[in-house]
Amino acid sequence: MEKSQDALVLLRQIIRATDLHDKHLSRMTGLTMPQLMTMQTLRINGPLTIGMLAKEMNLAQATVTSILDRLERKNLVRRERSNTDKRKVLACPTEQGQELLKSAPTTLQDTFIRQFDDMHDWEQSMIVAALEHVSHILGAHHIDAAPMLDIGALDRTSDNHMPEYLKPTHPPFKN
Amino acid sequence: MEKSQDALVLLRQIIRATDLHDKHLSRMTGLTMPQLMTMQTLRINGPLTIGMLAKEMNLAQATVTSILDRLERKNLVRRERSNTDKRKVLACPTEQGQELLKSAPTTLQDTFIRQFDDMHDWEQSMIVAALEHVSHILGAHHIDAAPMLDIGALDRTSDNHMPEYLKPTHPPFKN
DNA sequence: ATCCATTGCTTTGCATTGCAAAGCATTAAC
DNA sequence: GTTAATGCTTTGCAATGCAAAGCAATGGAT
Repeated sequence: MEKSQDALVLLRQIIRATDLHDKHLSRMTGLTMPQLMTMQTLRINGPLTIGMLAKEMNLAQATVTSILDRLERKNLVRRERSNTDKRKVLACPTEQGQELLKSAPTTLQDTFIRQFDDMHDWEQSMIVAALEHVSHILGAHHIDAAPMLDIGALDRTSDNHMPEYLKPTHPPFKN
Repeated sequence: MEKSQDALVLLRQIIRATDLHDKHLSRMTGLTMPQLMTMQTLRINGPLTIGMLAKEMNLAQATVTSILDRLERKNLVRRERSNTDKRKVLACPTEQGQELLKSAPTTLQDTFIRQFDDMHDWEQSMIVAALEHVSHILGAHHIDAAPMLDIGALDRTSDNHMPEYLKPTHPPFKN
């Protein structure tokens, strides 16, 4: 019955490895982890309202506001109002922000994918099946997750279509 | 070649599930996550010097000092000096601290173990093998990890023998 | 014995996270 | 048109997290 212990240790190792890698990435980019997480979330989901961002990241709106303040000061993100609902504010990555994400090595999943693709087909299937099992055991199968190991990107949305009602119009604003 | 994507999503789900569970635990116990992590680390490794604690948790010593200040204020941890090397300070869980850890539900790995043990032997082996593979891919196989999913407890040390040279002597101290 | 570098922890100062509550503007409802 | 709900910001506060400076104890060196 100690095989379960082995499995737990392995899981913990895996989780920890991603954690350490996140911290590494954070140092590389000069951003804090929540800041990086914000950028990644935007990168995956495209421009989002502050409320959406908060929900995606499981943070309070006020928290996201202050994180965005700092990202905006670094010219990595721009705030734009929706033209149809002027209460909403969109967070959009700037050129510079997109550059940073591109230049920032996301080596962890790259490494994973490279090695994974080198494996035999049956090995790949075995791993996916096993992970599915574990995910199910932990009740995680319902959790929305992007295919990103670095920093918690949370929602899969490959089609980055921005709804009409969110289209930005005017330049940033002051309060 | 999209099986790697599936695997990544599953991994992310798993990681996220433990993260959410940690936050839940944190609310239940009334402790912040770093505080809980500290308590768990102490629970697993037994009394540790502040420096060791910091290393285990990958934090700066100064950070751990301030966390311990708050845990001590809550009477969950006691500081004691080593008698042989008076520079060293040991963090020891108090009665109350041990109570809290016992009453705090660690349901995540419990759930895991229960369901895992219900599985067929070949399924168990398959999962362990798959996890081993993943761990190796991520370069995580060298990472010291305790069999704990909740909060990053890091080093396995079931025998909580405290070395002579660390035995506490005098009551807490003031600075 | 005495000086010196090292070790171990704390203090200080600062930036960031995180939240709740209050505030403000816009929108929706009636 | 008044009222309620929504969306974001501001304010105030506690907790992380770190580096740098500080202090005491240790372990060598000579």
